[in-house]
Amino acid sequence: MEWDDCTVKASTDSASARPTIYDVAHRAGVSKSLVSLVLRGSPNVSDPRREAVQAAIDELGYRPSRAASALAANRTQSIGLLIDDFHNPWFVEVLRGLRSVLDPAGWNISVADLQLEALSGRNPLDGFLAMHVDGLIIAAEPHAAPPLRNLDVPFVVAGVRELDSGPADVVASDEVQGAGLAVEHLVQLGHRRIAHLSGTGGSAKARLDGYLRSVRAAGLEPLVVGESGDTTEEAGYTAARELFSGHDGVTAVFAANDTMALGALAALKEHGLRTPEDVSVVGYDNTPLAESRYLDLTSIDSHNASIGSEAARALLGRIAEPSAPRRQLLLAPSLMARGSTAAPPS
Amino acid sequence: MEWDDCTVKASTDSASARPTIYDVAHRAGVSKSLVSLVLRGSPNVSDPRREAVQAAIDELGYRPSRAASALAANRTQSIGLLIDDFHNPWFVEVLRGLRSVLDPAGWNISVADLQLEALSGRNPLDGFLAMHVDGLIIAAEPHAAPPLRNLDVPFVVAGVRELDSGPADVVASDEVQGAGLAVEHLVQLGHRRIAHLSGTGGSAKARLDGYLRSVRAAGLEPLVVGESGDTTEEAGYTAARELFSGHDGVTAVFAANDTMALGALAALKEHGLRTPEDVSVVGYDNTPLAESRYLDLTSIDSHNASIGSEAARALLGRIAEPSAPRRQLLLAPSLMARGSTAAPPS
DNA sequence: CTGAAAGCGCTAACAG
DNA sequence: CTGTTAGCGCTTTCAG
Repeated sequence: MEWDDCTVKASTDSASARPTIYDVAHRAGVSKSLVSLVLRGSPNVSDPRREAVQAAIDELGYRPSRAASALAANRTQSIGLLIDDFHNPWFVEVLRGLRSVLDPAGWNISVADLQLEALSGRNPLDGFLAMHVDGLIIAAEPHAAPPLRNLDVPFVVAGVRELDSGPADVVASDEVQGAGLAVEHLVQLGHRRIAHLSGTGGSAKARLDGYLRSVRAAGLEPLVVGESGDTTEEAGYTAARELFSGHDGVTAVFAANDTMALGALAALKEHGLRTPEDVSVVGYDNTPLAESRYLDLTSIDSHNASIGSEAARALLGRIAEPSAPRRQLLLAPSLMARGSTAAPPS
Repeated sequence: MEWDDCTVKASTDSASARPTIYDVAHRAGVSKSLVSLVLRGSPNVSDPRREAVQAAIDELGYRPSRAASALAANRTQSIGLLIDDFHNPWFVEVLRGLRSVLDPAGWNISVADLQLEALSGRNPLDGFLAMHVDGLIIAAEPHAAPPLRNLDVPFVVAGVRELDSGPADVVASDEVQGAGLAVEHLVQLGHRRIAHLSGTGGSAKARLDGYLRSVRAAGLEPLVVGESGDTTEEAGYTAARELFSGHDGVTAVFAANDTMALGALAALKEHGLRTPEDVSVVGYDNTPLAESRYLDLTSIDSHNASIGSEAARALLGRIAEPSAPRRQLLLAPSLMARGSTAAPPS
C-alpha cells in the first residue's frame, strides 16, 4: 500500500503553527461556527458553503484538535478497550470488529492490556479515566479486571460472560455450544472415549459445561483433567501426560484452548502417539496456531470480529441511552475441522 | 491481583460533575496555580502546602483532565507507537520497554497497527497527528509505513533499520550478528550443509547478509531459498519443500523467522525427516512459538524490551533537543539454544 | 441558515 | 514562594 503525502501535510512553508478552525473560516469566508457545523456533518449547511469550507480545510491541511473539542464538548469521542494480554491475539479480531463500526462514526479507540498495566501498579482503568473516554469495552475475564461495579462511564463486557459481578451489557460467544460442537464432531467420527483438558477461569468453565453436557447427551463417560490448573501450554502438557499415563483407551482429546492443545500434542509426541492416527485433538479459539500448516488443529471459532462489532453497537446504544435495560447477546460459534481429527484407530 | 476502589473513585454521592483543579484549590485553601505546580511536581512548593493539596486531591478523587492540559500547554505528554501487525507479538516486549521509561515520567502511549489502520483507508499516522502526540515510535518496516520524510513531529525508528529513507534516530537489533550466531551454533554442532530460508523485507535482508557472511567465514557453501518470497509460514513451507526435493545433503535449516521455521517443520514432517535427528532447524525472534514445548525451537532473541527502553530514551532526547545529531544504536542479540538443533546424522 | 459571545479545565507568564 | 491574568481551539447557546 502506498501512502502519499496529501494526507500527512507536513510542515508547510509558512510558520509551523497548525491551522485552527479560525484560519479555515477566514479562508473560506465564513464564521467559525459554520466550520464547526461542517466538521460535524450538520445537515443545516448550504452546499456551496460546505464545499468552500471543505476546500479550505484541504488546502490548509487542517486537522481539528481533539483536545480542544474534547474540552469544549465535554466528550472525547473515544472509547477504551481493556484486554487481558497483548500476547493473546483474540483481541485483534475483536478490535477489527469494533473499528468496523466505530471508525466510520469518527470514534477513536485506545487499547490497554492488564499485564502491562499491572507493571505500573495503577488501576488499569486509570489511563482511560484520565483521558476521559466516553465508553469502555472490557474484553478480559471479569475476575482479573478492576471492579466495574460503580464505574460511572458506560461499558460493555465483550467475549467473556460476566459470571459474578453486577448486571452489565454483555456480548459473548456461546462457549457451551462451542464445546458441544467439538464433542459432537468427535462423536460423529466414531470416538467413544473423549477426554477434556480443562482449567480455571470463566471460559474454561463454560467449555467444561458444554463438554459435560454433550458427552452425557451422547451417552458417554466424561473424563476431565487439569480442572484446577492453568490454561497454558504447560498445563495442557501436564494434564495430557497424566491422561496417557493412567487412563487407557482415550482416542480423542478436547482441550479448553489451542494453547493447551499444543501442550497435549507435545505429550502425545512424547508417548509416541500420532495425531490424528492414534489420538485426535481439538482445540478452541481458532488461533493462528491452529491454522498453521504444521499443527493443522481442528478448533472452534468464536467469530470474534462479530463480537467486536456487536459490542460496539451495544456500547453506542448505552452511551446514547444510559438507562436502557441491560442486554446480553450470545453469538453462535462454529467448528473448523482440520487435520488433527480423524476416526479413531479400529 | 486485587484492585481496590480507592483509585477508581466512582460516582460520589454529590453531583456527577468531576472535580476540577479549582475545587481542589478551594478545598486545600490555596490558589489554582499552586495546585498545578504540585501536580507537575515543582520543587518550589512548601511541604505543608503540598500535603494539603495532595490530601484534597485524594479526598475529591481528582483526576486532571488531559484535554485541558493538552490544550493549555500545547503538548499532550503522549507518544504514539506504530507497529506492523498486532498479530506479530514482538511489539509487546518493545512496548514493555517503552513503558518502563515512559510510565514513571507520566507519559501516555497509544498504539496503532498498520493492518487495522489500512482498513480505514486513512494515513495510519492520522490518528496520532489528530491527537497531537508529542512523539512517535515507528516499529514497522519503513517501506510499509507512511512517508516519514518531512514529518514535523519527533520520531525514532525502533527494531528495524531504516535502510532507504532519510536520516532518523534508530534503535535496532544487530540482525547481521544474530544470523551469525545461528550459523555459528550450527557449525559448532558439526553441520556443513546449512541452508537459509529467506524472504523480502529489511529484516530478512539483514539476516541473509549475516548468514552469507558467517557461512563463508566458516568456509562453507551458502544455499539460500525463498529470497524473493514472503516471510510467512506458508513461504517457509514452500521454500523448505523445494530444498528437500532438490538439494540433498542439507542437515540444517536457518529460517529468517520462527514462523518460517514452523513452515519448514511442516515440510520436514511431510518428507519423513525428523527434527533434530535428521535435520536441525533454527528460527529467529524467539517468539512464544519457539518457546513452546512442542516446537522447542532454537531461535535468536533480539532483546526487544531493551530496544523499547532505548527507543524511549532516544525519543525523549530528541523531543528535548530536536536539533541534536541523529543517533543509531545497534543492540547485540543472543542465541536461545533449544531442542530443534543437534549434531548432524553421522 | 449564520455570526457573536461565553466558556470547557488547565498552564504559563507575570507581578506581588 | 503565591495569586492574578490571559488565553489554548473548539462547541454551543442564542440572537440576527
